[in-house]
Amino acid sequence: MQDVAARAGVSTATVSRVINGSDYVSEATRLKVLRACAELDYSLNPIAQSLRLGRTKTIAAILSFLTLPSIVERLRGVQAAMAESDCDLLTLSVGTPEARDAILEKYSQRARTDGVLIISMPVNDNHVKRFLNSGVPLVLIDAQHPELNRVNVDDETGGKMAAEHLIGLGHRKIGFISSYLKNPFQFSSTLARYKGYCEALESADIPVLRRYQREGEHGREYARDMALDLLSQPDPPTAIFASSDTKAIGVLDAAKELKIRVPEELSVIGYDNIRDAEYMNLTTIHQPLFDSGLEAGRKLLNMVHAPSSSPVEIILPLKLLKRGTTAPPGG
Amino acid sequence: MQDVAARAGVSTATVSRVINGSDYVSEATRLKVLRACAELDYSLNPIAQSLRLGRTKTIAAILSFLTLPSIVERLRGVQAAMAESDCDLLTLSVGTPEARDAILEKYSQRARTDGVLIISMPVNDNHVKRFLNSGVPLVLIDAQHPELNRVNVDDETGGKMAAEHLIGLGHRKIGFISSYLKNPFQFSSTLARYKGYCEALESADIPVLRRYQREGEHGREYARDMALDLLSQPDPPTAIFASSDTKAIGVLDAAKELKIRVPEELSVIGYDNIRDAEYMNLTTIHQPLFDSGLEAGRKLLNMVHAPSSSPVEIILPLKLLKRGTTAPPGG
DNA sequence: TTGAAAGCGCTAACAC
DNA sequence: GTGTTAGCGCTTTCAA
Repeated sequence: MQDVAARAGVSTATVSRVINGSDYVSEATRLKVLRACAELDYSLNPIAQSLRLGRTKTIAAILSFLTLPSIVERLRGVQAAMAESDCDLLTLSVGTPEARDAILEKYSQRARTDGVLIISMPVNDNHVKRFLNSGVPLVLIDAQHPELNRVNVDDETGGKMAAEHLIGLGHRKIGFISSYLKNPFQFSSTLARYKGYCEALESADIPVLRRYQREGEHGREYARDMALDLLSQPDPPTAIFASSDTKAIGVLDAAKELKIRVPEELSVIGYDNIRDAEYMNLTTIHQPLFDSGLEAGRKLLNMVHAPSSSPVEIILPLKLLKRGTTAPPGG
Repeated sequence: MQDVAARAGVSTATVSRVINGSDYVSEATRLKVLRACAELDYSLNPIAQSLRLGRTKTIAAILSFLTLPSIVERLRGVQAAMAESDCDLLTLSVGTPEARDAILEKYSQRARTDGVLIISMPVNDNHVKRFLNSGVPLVLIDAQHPELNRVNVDDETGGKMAAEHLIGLGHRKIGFISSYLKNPFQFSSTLARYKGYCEALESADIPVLRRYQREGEHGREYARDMALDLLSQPDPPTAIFASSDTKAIGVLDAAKELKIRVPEELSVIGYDNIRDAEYMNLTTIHQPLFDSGLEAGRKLLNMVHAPSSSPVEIILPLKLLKRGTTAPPGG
């Protein structure tokens, strides 16, 4: 910047003014400075600027695994929001609760980022306190906390919608397959979907049977194994609600293996509407994954520029997508 | 830091020394400082440190779309490499050639990142010159340039392997489906695979027929449409080599629609071995996507710490994965 | 073994 | 309109 100033025959202050388009600068000097910048191929040092301004122009997205299609899809929404601004996106993938704690501690520092987005990962009061103290804006996606801004869907209603769809078709033996209801990361959304499922059954006077439920690791193969187990018992369910599309696809695998026809002999409904769900012609609860990232990103950007008032929860709408894997029982 | 120094009754220089674990500091003052840090919940301002040191501890990954499973998988490898270091990962997704140029210009600045990774995106001499001038370490993944470090597979050999597999099974009418051989981003890998395909055919004295080839947008549906077109002509191919698994899955869709049995009436081979390929039981050319990110990330980290010598190309091995979608023609 | 002080590159108050 | 200057928070000579 010194060099540019010298070459243009002005002070660094003036160069700064020109570059930032601020203040009253005479057209003549403006051009001189611009020319000097071009000739020296100069551009601002963003680090120095950050130090001076106390703004990093960086947003951090903290998420558990880049392997989950739903998380990637949300992240894409976040990217889109960032593309609308001048902020860069730091992607932090944490595999263990310990790593999560370390990362959350690190990124609750004011100097590190302008704001943080937490995707599909529950936070505890300690984490929240750190952020509230440091004043780093934080938005949760697919997670709950009363003191924070968050964008979610109503998973309990979603679970209910799924189960009610099956009940409406005439099913009474309705299985439920999910990841662990109590896991180290405590995905609260799974639990909420389970509650909705129970509620729907109870409302229809259908007993909620443990033997129609399985929980386990996340993933298509695990879901397949659970479904195999579930369907091999005497008097098996005639319909299965899987708490994610990935799991629902695993259920379809199991049905294929057991030569059980879908939807004639078994109805399957998923949750999320990931890209593959359409191709598999899977009935599912669509949740706006991309939009959740987009909305959260925009909200966060707002907070960065204008510190927010009281925390709000943005609830995005769910939609039942009736496709080819559900039908009345017995064909 | 002032506060910590005051509280510990030392100078900021000493605090700095303690935190960085450097130099000779007496155990007594070390403990005093550490205690003061803990009491004040203090930690270094990374921005100030960056300004002083000229290192940002940030690596930028520049890629085209987060929608391609292959790119996400490579990115995961990069993440893994970063997790081994103290660097953060900036993920820059660029949708258009203009955005790419802007981003590449921006991130060839020394002050912005310690290094840059470009994933599945060709670079031209102008881009390269900028990086070479600024001295920002750069590693290419799935892209070519003689003056840069890069990690690749031998796509020409890969294309050849795929075609030879089909020829070996007895096929003579072998279709080829790909994204545009000349596209705005000029994915050179597609072209290389095509060359390998041609080579294999020529070696086997099979004429390379334009009418057995289709190119178009990337994506499962586009591939399906191309396959529909390809298979609807008189004397259609008995086997199709799709330049990516996503496209191969689109070909399977088309076959299903046309009630053409795979592999009995049509053999299909893909490329990449993305996660879905296994579930679809797709014969494919496995390329180490995750590892490409990991290796490139490590290489880049090395370069950051020790400026590299002459550029090298790391070639990762390809592997034919024979699964259920290929068989001799006519059943 | 520790402290004083310069300076990384920028911006914003204040002077002119 | 433009220049001077202080200072963002850190590290690192150099001196003690």
